[in-house]
Amino acid sequence: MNSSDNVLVFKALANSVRLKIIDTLLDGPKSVESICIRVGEAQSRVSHELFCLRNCGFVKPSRSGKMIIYELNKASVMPILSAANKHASLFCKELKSCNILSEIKENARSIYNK
Amino acid sequence: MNSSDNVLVFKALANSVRLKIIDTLLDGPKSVESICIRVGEAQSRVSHELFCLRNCGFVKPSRSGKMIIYELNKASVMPILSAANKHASLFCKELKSCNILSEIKENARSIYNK
DNA sequence: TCTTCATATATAAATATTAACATATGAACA
DNA sequence: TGTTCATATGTTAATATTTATATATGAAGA
Repeated sequence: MNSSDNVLVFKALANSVRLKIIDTLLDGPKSVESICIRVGEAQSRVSHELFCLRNCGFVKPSRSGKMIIYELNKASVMPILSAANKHASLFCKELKSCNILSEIKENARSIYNK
Repeated sequence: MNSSDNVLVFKALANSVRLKIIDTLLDGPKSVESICIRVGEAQSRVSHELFCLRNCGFVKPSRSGKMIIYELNKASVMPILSAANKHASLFCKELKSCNILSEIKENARSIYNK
């Protein structure tokens, strides 16, 4: 395990718009425009995030006429997503109450007895 | 798949200190102090990150004398880590040249032919 | 070859996260 | 019951990421 490479994988996935794009591509390759519509984000925003995703090996572009079609690297993405999803469904409540530091306000004492 | 929960999982893991802590706990539960030594970070920093990790369900604390022993939730963590690691080893080079937007400077044209 | 259309890039303000330092807490053991 | 020690919390500057707007690019089709 080389956690210094893994952290980049997780950073790439730690963004709701990028995850939405991935979700959208789960049911087949799509053009940038149709991704925009599905995801509800501006074209430049989607292109930005696709730039990141393709640099990280999560999607692969190919041209079709005037459009660029993005295809998901399912072989890599699906195992990561399903493992994360399993954890997320088990710890859904905890995750929401945490929000990773920034939104934590509540008292966190007595952590180790239940 | 509910990507809005998954993003929290990935955010929790998208940090090199937190991943180092997880790596350290892979070979067994440890006190905060011994985590600090292994990871090479200050105690308050490690406590901060442990706060996040336990809120997200990745580690579980228990008291042993004066110390708090943290144990990894291997059942959840290992599948996520190994799936990410597989991708990381396949796309190691790409990931490093990307660094998720901030450090990208090179020309990214002609993306779709090769 | 010119134009258009789909997509990519540049930029910077807004926002979130990291990281370092100072301090508080509270259970264990004397 | 007081003290100490291990750990947790508060705070803020530094840094990174997100997000929105404006603009450029370049291949396709006229």
